[in-house]
Amino acid sequence: MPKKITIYDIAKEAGVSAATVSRAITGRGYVSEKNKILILSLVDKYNFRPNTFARNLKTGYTKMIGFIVPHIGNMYFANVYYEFEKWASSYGYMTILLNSKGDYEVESNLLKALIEKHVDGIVMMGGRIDASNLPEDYIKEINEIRKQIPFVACGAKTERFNCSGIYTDDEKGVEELLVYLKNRGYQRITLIGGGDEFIPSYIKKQKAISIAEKLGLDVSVRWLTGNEVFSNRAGYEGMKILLKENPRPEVVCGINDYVAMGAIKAVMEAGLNIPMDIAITGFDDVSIATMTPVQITTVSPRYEYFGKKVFGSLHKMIKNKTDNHSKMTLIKPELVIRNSTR
Amino acid sequence: MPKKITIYDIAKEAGVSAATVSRAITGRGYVSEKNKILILSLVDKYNFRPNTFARNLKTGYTKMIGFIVPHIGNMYFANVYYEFEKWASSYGYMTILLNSKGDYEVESNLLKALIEKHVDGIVMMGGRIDASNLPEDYIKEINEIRKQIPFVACGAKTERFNCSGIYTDDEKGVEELLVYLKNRGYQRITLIGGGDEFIPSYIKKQKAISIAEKLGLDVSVRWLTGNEVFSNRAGYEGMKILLKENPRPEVVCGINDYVAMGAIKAVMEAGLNIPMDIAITGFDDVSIATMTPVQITTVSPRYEYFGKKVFGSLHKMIKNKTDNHSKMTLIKPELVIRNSTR
DNA sequence: CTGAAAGCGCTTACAG
DNA sequence: CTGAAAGCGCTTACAG
Repeated sequence: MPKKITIYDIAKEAGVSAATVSRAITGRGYVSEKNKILILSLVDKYNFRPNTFARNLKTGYTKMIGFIVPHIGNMYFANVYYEFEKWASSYGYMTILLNSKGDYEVESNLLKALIEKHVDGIVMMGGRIDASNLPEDYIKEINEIRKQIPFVACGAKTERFNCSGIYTDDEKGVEELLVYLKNRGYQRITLIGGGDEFIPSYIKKQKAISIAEKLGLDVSVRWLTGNEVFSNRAGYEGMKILLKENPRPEVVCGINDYVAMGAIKAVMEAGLNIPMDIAITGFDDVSIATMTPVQITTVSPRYEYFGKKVFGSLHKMIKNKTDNHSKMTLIKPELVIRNSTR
Repeated sequence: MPKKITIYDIAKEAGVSAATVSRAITGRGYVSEKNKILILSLVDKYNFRPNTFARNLKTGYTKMIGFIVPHIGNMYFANVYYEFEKWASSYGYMTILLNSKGDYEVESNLLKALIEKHVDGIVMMGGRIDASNLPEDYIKEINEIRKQIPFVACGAKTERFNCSGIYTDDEKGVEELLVYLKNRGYQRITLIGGGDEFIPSYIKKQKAISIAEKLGLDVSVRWLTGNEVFSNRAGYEGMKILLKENPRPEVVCGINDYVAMGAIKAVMEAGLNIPMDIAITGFDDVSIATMTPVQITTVSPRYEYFGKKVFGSLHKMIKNKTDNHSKMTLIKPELVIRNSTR
């Protein structure tokens, strides 16, 4: 690899000082038209790009953001990331995407590494953000970090972190869904997937129960066990059990679209028709929801808006050099009606 | 936000020089046990993390890698990225994930921005890497960049870039698939999705035709038109047309699993049975391939191995400060048989 | 409009 | 084992 060219090489060839080259490139400060043209042509000739890190050492910004998700293979996270990155890029930020597998220890290590890289801000999803019973230490870690660096937690509404948060309004989502189901004449509804260990699941469950009472619906909740409670497989196995019950639920609401899709698989294998024999719904509006013969009625987090909000919130903190202490933004989700319900 | 703590703050409080602190932290060079303990305890107390950029300014490395994909919402890219990032992280690299939308101009801008950030290496997938008719300028850009910085292109086999490349051996994949189909007694096979503008599609098509001749199969290819030829919708629409033909193909091979899933949707809506009335196959072994009632027989790129190879290849170049001029690694894919074929 | 100089926060020979 | 000093590649008051 050839030696990397620096501002001094350009300065030398142009017969000016490094300061002048810097001014010409950044566009800040005065440079004679003649020199500017000369310098810029040299920049072009050598395809010179100033070293951002040297620059950042001066300015104090790295123009980098860290983004932690459990697994980018999960479409929910991929969708949020895509929308976020669009905005970040358009503002000149580059985003480091890290997979934590939802493991608290891994999260801690990634967090430390990001701080070392002096990223301008951090976004964190899943893992400890969504965990109901989180050891105090992991909460404290976040609360320490958010004092040092702009930090946005996103996913589930929670009060124990006093950092800025962007959350989907799961209560509104559940409410809209149940009201819709009631209007369609459904009575017996079962929620499957998830678990109380996960705040979003817990919130949905609580809300579903309270709404059910208000609307006079018969709602039950069947959390799944094991460590893959949000998976397709979990939905499949869970549904197989439900199908044996009598009376069967009229609607099965998967905690997300993967679970819903698993449920659909079980129903179809049993030779039943969706939505005629049984209706299925999901959450998250992930692309697979529309890819199969039966398309899933689901609750969309509105990725575009969500991603924009996440970036906007982080960016404001970066610019103002302040933290949005405990500022919580709830985003109203949107019910998307498709043909897995009648 | 509080002032960021530096090595000097630690040095001052410990009553030693910055050099000693640096030695204690990096573990390079001698430091008395007593000082080491003192310094490390201070590091702990203030949760001090040395600024990687200042460090990198000296060492010349940033320990960062740029990774460009068209869209991380596409599971194929998400899977490769996940496996890659796992290795990168374990070697202390952080990866910047950028979405190019497959747009050549966007790719150029991202490439420039990555060079500015002085990443240690770049991986690029999709977009121009896969394009059959690529304007000379875009080829040249890559060939210039790879001289300056370790660069790995991955996806489709191609010779026009003289950079290092990791590619799926699509020819082998197609061959295995067709041999399997023949052994199962299938005769009339149609490939749908993709287009000649995309090298992987083109390779698959050519190979399919030549193998067909050898095996005595009746293979036809129906590329789709429009700009979403790899989508679920494309597979759906394409299949609807095929279903009207007489005789119908016995097997329809989607160019990827999304297309295959779209085809499945069309077949089921027509009231036909898979695999009894018609068989469907895909490529890529994306998670949706197993999520639906009919699970797709597909060709897996072996993500784990693939991602490992991509990182390994890039890492070698970074370490040796050389470029693997035109080094091409083909990875043999793996046929995964499921129930969309009988 | 321009250049010399200081400084961003580290690391690393070098001398002791 | 330790510290003073130089240097990584920029930017930015400052003086002219």
